[in-house]
Amino acid sequence: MERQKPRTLSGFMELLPAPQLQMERMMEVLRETYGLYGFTPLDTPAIEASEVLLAKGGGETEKQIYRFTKGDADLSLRFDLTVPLAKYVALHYGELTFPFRRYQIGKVYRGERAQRGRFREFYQADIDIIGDGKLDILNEAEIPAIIYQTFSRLGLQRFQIRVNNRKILNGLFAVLGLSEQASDVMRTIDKLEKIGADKVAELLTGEFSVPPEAAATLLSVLQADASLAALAPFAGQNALLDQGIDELSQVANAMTAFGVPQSHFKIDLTIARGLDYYTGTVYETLLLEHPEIGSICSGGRYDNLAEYYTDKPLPGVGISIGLTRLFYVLGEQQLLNADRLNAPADVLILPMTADLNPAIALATKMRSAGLRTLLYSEDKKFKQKIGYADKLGIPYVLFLGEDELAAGIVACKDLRTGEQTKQSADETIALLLKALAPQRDIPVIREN
RNA sequence: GUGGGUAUAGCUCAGCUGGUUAGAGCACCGGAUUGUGGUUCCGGGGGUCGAGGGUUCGAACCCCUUUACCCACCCCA
Repeated sequence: MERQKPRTLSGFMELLPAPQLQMERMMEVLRETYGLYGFTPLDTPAIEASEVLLAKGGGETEKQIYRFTKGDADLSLRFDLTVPLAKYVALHYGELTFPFRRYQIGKVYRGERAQRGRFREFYQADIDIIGDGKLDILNEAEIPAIIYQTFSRLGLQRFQIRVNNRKILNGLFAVLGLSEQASDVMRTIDKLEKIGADKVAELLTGEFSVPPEAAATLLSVLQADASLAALAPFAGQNALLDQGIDELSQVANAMTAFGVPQSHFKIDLTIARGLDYYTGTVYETLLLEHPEIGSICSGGRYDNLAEYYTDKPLPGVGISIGLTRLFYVLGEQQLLNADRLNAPADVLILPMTADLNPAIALATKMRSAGLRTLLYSEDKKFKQKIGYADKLGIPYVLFLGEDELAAGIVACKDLRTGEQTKQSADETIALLLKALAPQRDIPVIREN
């Protein structure tokens, strides 16, 4: 028989059991937190008709999309969750209640070169709020609060949400006579933190024929410490700019009421975001200890979610967490908690008698009590039986042999301390529940 | 898509100017220790050296082709 070498495609993450459990816990925290803000879950197909996903046409997405045919059907794998959302909202417009708040955690696919922390299949965790015709600015202030809650609940502390408004940038571009190159300039200033002001100035004046004075003015305003104050001299020159300044001020004020501490957000005029559908507030979230990894959560306000599917104006605001990348980076930085929840069970029962029935009854009893229980039924040597618990990180082992059965007790060993107790099944269950309770509150992420 | 690099055991890697049966650590299996693991000691299994072709008396090593992977850029989560 010809055997194939087992392999996993580059850019596709495949985890071992313990890290997979951590990943699932992260997702649970996200679902819980999003639920607190009234978002409902949504799931859409991973595959869509190509004409739906490529309705917008052209650009990078078309080059990166996984596209194939099956019979006569021209199909594509979704490359984000926003386009499927647009389709969904347009399709079910009449049945949805607006503002529509949904969260979606799902895999997306991008056929680009994989790199460390850069995947071809990865999870995005998105939340969006879609309005019917209008959507109040307050929603744009609530989003950072959700970001703050989410990361806090995961156990992260040292992060910062950076906020800007595209109207300010576009307004400034207009004042400086750069409206024609707006998209290129936008993408270039977004690289400020990565490549520095000198390189950006070089690119602007070189590649995109921005006059040197305009580039200098732009950079000095964007990089000023007191952002809103630096914009003051431009007030009244451009309606869009004025509106942007007003919106950004409102958002910043309301964010505090929504519970985002000053320490965790910052107005930063250099946040631009590459995607061109953002029209107002934009967000980026950085790990303060690891700014080099870039944004772990980004998004913003857009005016027309579903313009390619319907003529209904559907403004919205949303963000996306790159879960796979976040998980990868946290693991690499050793910020993930290795606690007993990464074990598949709390207790392993080792029957020492030929008759397994008492052990089965005990397992059933423990599961009813809420203990994650494994029953070792394989006929192996003792060393291998207890080694099973050891390798899986299961903290407690229960021995059930002739002696214990005769005495009506169970022997319970704590593998971490080596201590062993001998008492009734009920007493043992109570003991374990008490011992394990505090660990349920340990967050996924452990900083420091 | 553009440019650069790497490919040897399950994993991380060593392997001298080409020279006999290709090594280490970790992991795995067994024993010391058949109702007490994780530590220690002893032993063991495991590799068509990414694939195909060429040069040579002889190739993991040199040459060609090819595939995969990694890094940077583009773009992005």
